[in-house]
Amino acid sequence: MPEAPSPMNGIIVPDGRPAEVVAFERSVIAYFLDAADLLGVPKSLAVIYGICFASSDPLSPSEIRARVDLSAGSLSQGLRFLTGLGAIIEVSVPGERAARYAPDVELRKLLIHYLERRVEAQLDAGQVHLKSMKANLPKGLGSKSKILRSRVESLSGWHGKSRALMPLLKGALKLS
Amino acid sequence: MPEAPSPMNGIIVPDGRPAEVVAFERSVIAYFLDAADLLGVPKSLAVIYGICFASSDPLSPSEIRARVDLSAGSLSQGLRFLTGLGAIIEVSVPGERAARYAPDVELRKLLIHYLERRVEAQLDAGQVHLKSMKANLPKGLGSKSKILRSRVESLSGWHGKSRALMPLLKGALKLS
DNA sequence: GCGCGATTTCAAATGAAATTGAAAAAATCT
DNA sequence: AGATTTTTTCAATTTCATTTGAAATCGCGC
Repeated sequence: MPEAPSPMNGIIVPDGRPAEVVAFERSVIAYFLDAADLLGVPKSLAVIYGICFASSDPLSPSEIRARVDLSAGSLSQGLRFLTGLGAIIEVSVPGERAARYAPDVELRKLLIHYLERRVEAQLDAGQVHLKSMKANLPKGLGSKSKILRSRVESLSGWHGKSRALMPLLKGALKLS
Repeated sequence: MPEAPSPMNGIIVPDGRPAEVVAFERSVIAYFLDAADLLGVPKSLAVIYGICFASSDPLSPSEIRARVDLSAGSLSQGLRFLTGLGAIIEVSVPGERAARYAPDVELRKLLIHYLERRVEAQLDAGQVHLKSMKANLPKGLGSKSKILRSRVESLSGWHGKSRALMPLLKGALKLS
């Protein structure tokens, strides 16, 4: 019996935290790892965010580092990135030296950010390419010209629909 | 004057095709390159699909290769992948040796495939992680426990909403 | 002000994923 | 059937984003 009993009389794992707490954290991290994979975001970001999310109180960088194997450099970069994103917020506890980090649980902000930065950017660029396609489309009446025109039209239709969807999506997110 | 005049009396570029045709193709490829980047798909796939999309008639592998600088290996692999995806279809012209490829312009099929393979898979995995989170959530009444419970609840809420959205999306795609 | 641990910075290492190239296989033409 | 060209396969290479680690910087206690 190397440790004091946990408040929940559960098993104590090597790092001194109750097994349940660790299991909880692992699930949270796994969740965000999967999500990050879908969105093409680096793993370290998912891990850092997950750790913050799974902790009821704000964590200092060294506390975070105690929970995962991650270089100090990665952590620092990751915290900066996530802070810039608005995914986590710096909490400065009065009588304390280092900054601490807590998740911003407003997930919609993250989603809106993603939509704007990635999806809308692609839609805008695509618009330009579509213009150029239309400008260079063959003007003839032959079936070959027609095929290409109809393809571009179809693409353009999809593009328009996607574009129209964005404000709706963002609106829905803002209400939630 | 090294070449015969084009049917459109336009400029003839080095590869013997009218400048407009080449410009059109370039725009199409650029469009799909951007889209591929958004979806995390390799560039070569976007290029191959773009070339097929920009051609009014089905192209043989060697014709495709004449239009971009791409190793024969990449092209072969890319064609196989895109065919498996249903993004392009093999067209076997009767009195002709090699298979030719045409785009499947039913873009919704691609979108549905993407939704099912990537998004739904993540939603299912996430469901499992959420279960585990809930099972390991602290049961106490303290504010710390409450914070975590509310976070998981919020996450769960988003998850449920996303999940509910999928059938709607797929339904909408099927009608289009 | 000095020293020490914690954090940040950034160039270099790593690793995952895409691309190539050479050899094998298939298909066509003579 | 043999020769030639096209296509496929797959190991090796290249590429590129992420991660690391060492040095610089910061912040606080002594």
